[in-house]
Amino acid sequence: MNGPPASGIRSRIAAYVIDQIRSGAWMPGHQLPSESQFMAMLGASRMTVHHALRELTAQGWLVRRKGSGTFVAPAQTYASHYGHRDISEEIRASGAAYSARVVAQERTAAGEDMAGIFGCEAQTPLFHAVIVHCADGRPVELEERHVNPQVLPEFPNLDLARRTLFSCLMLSHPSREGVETIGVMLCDRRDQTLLECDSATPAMEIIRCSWTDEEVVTHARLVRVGAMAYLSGDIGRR
Amino acid sequence: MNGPPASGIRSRIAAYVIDQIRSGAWMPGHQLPSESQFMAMLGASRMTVHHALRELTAQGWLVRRKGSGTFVAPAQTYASHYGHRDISEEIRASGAAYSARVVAQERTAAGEDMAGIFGCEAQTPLFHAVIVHCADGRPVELEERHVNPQVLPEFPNLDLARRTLFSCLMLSHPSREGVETIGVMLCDRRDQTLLECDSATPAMEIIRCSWTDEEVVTHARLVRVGAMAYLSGDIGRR
DNA sequence: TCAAATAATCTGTATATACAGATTTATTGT
DNA sequence: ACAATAAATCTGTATATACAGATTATTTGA
Repeated sequence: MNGPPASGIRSRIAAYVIDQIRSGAWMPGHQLPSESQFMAMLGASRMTVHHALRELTAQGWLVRRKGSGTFVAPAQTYASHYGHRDISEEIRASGAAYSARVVAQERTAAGEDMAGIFGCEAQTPLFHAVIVHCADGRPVELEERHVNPQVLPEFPNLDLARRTLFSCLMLSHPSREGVETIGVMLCDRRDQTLLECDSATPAMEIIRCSWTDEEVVTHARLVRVGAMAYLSGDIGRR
Repeated sequence: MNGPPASGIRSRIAAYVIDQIRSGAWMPGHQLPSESQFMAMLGASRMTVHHALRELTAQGWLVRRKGSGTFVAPAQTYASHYGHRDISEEIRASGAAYSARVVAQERTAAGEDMAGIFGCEAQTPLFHAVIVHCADGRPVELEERHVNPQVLPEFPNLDLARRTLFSCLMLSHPSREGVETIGVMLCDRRDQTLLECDSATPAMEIIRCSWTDEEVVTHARLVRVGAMAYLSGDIGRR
């Protein structure tokens, strides 16, 4: 991950531990030698061992319990990581020309669903946008997004055909957490019209909600068809 | 992420730095105060500051350059994380009864496609399995998997109706990397038969290839329909 | 025998010192 | 003015000490 020059006691300890875990010799839950034992084994000071193990913990390899010991992190296993890229960049990267059609860009009142999601009362003002993203003029993604007005007050003045909401939100609120759900669906009449497809076209539906400090920033429903209806990522631990 | 009790200098430094980044006051590339400056600011020792910053670096918030300084990590790309769970557990967690139908469990010869994937020559022996996973008796996932014989020699003797290949491979090769692609599709005749669905059923196709130390362990094609045709994960940095 | 008190074990945190290695800045000499 | 040299700055690593907090094992007492 980083790139230890294989020199240095810390690196040696880390390499050793990771090796044991990778090889399967130390399974999840396995208790590692204590800091004192490592100290004796390697002739290093306890603090050196401590820092090495602490770093491995921060990286997700180990779990440490005060008073108890150090253990191989529980089977967590493997996870897929899908990086978020701006749809316009994604389309351009595929070699196609990007364009967008702004179907709606307005101030609305929160319905019951959005009130529940944003944690506000119904009828609270929200920004709402519906945008069709196209590759070489063909619709590939329908974006229906609600935005917390407090986090992006300039929303009404944005030129969403030139700059995606994704990038605007990335700039204004770079660090946030959220949840995402991916599903498959067949488009209803409205989606068919906007995406210029028929009822037999399988679509990928991505629902994404993100927040910072307990305040919901945005909720998006993305419907992808055709060349964009796939995601590619990598697998690894954590 | 962890859960600092807000006490302790390390936690205070971490909270402060993360706060600055989250608020946007410190944008990516911004240079932080030096360890000495932090030391003076907070009245803490350099090592304490050092360890705090080092931990934040391990967690991906900062980048440190020897001789130069500490900087906010560049372009924090956001990513979705989808944990891999055993399909049998997933089905049971949904409240349904799990069952599996083993359609094929055999030794085959690598075709050109699998030879390319496994990095071997065509006609090399490979293990091959086709399994239909059911929830309350209804097929929800079709698993077509190729396995490197060297990593799971006991393959022919496994009772795949009782234990999934996923869990077997997890046990024998717990740590590995790989790539994954998610797409949407309509089932062909064979898939329709096995999954007991029609041509209008939208399906989620997951293709997953994983390896350890340059040696490909397994290649899987998973087709999910119905209640299992969705994934749920979380969004965050890294 | 069983429960309570005690001791041992183990990690968490903070501090201090020393030196190494890389980078940047300032100085010096031509 | 310019280039080489030197100094200052900053992080990286390793070590040592001291004490706190949590858990586990042992001993003690009724």
